[in-house]
Amino acid sequence: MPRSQTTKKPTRIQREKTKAILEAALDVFSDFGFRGSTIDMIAARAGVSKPNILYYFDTKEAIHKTLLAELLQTWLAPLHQIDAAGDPIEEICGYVSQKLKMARDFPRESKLFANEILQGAPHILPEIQGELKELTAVKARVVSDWIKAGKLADIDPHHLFFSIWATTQHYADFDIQVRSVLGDESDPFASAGPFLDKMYRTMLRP
Amino acid sequence: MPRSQTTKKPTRIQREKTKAILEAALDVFSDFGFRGSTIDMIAARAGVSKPNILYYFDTKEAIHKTLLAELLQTWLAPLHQIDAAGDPIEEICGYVSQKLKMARDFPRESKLFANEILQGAPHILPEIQGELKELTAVKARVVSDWIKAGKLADIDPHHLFFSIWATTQHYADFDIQVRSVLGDESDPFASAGPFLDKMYRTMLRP
DNA sequence: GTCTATATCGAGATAGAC
DNA sequence: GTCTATCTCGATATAGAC
Repeated sequence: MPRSQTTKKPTRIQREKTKAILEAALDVFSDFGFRGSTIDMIAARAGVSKPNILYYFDTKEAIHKTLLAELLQTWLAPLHQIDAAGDPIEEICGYVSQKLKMARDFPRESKLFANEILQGAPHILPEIQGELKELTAVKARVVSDWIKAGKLADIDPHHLFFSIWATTQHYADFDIQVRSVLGDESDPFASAGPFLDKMYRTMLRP
Repeated sequence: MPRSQTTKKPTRIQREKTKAILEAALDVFSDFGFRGSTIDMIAARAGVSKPNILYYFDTKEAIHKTLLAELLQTWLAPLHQIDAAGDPIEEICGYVSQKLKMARDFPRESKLFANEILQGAPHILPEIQGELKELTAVKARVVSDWIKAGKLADIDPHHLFFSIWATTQHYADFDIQVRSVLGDESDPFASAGPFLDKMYRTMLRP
């Protein structure tokens, strides 16, 4: 009996149900936001009853918090990979490419994050002001050193990262608008890749 | 008695109250999204009673729709101004500058729009697929002609617009993240202006 | 562990006095 | 026109049977 997730090793069934609930919750929360989602929707999509969900997670908020906690690590991973010893332009364009791939492969995570930040990050502000801020500062320093060494054009490192986050996540978060404007013919991500690569290569060249 | 806004000329009081309600609703909806907002919150902020709000607007959704309808025109205005007869790079950089200024001066409108699109544009999809799509197509054609004339670098016009929307609106929609990462010292918009101007000038140069 | 049934509460909307 | 009081419903969470 988990209830408040006591110190017991979970059985296979428990792990699978927990997984199914989180998977369904990601679907629902990313589509409707936290307040717009109901436990009923999550239950229906997960194929379990509503009280059963509240057996595994004490509250609706607990489900949301669990998702957000996993999310941030996934989100920061590509940024970690930027290597001060690598070729500056390749490192940054590689980062752009990674972020675009994540927007394509994990649009629900992107929207969950966007919803959270849009509302003022009520559940994740400490992590934004801690982990995200510090990792960004470290990598901004790397970019700054590349610029000083004459390997990159002289641009503001923080705003460079903002622009990368904005342009890549846009294709997941605003996908209904992107698809509406392009028409449903083509895959937005396929054409966005070369566009962004060219854009950043051009602006970063010293 | 408006109720369903019959064909009567509104008095001064009615116009002012309507205005106050819409102003308060913009505050609340942009912060909490449609589902996350309550009529009570709007009433409290507008300084009127809940039933009084429902005297001026039949439903909560009616308030939201009214705000969105006004919003789209404001939002499209800068795009209209792009002039095929002007200097290509100045026209586009002027557009970027306009959009950034709007993000700074109308952050609530930006967030309201972001919330709506993020949830799949439930109330504004026809306008996205109509007005926005068509105006974008027209202006993409202008950019395309500039490229053919050798006045701009060869980039995808639609993705150019996406990147402009993403990078400028980011400073309003994700402002809690931007401020967290930068620290509260400086004004993000002040440093974003020169960054974006430089970025687009560089990438657009033929 | 999982279900049915239900308590409880918040919020949209309405009725009717003033 | 604007208020107080209230109806109604949907949603979170719980109780208790199986």
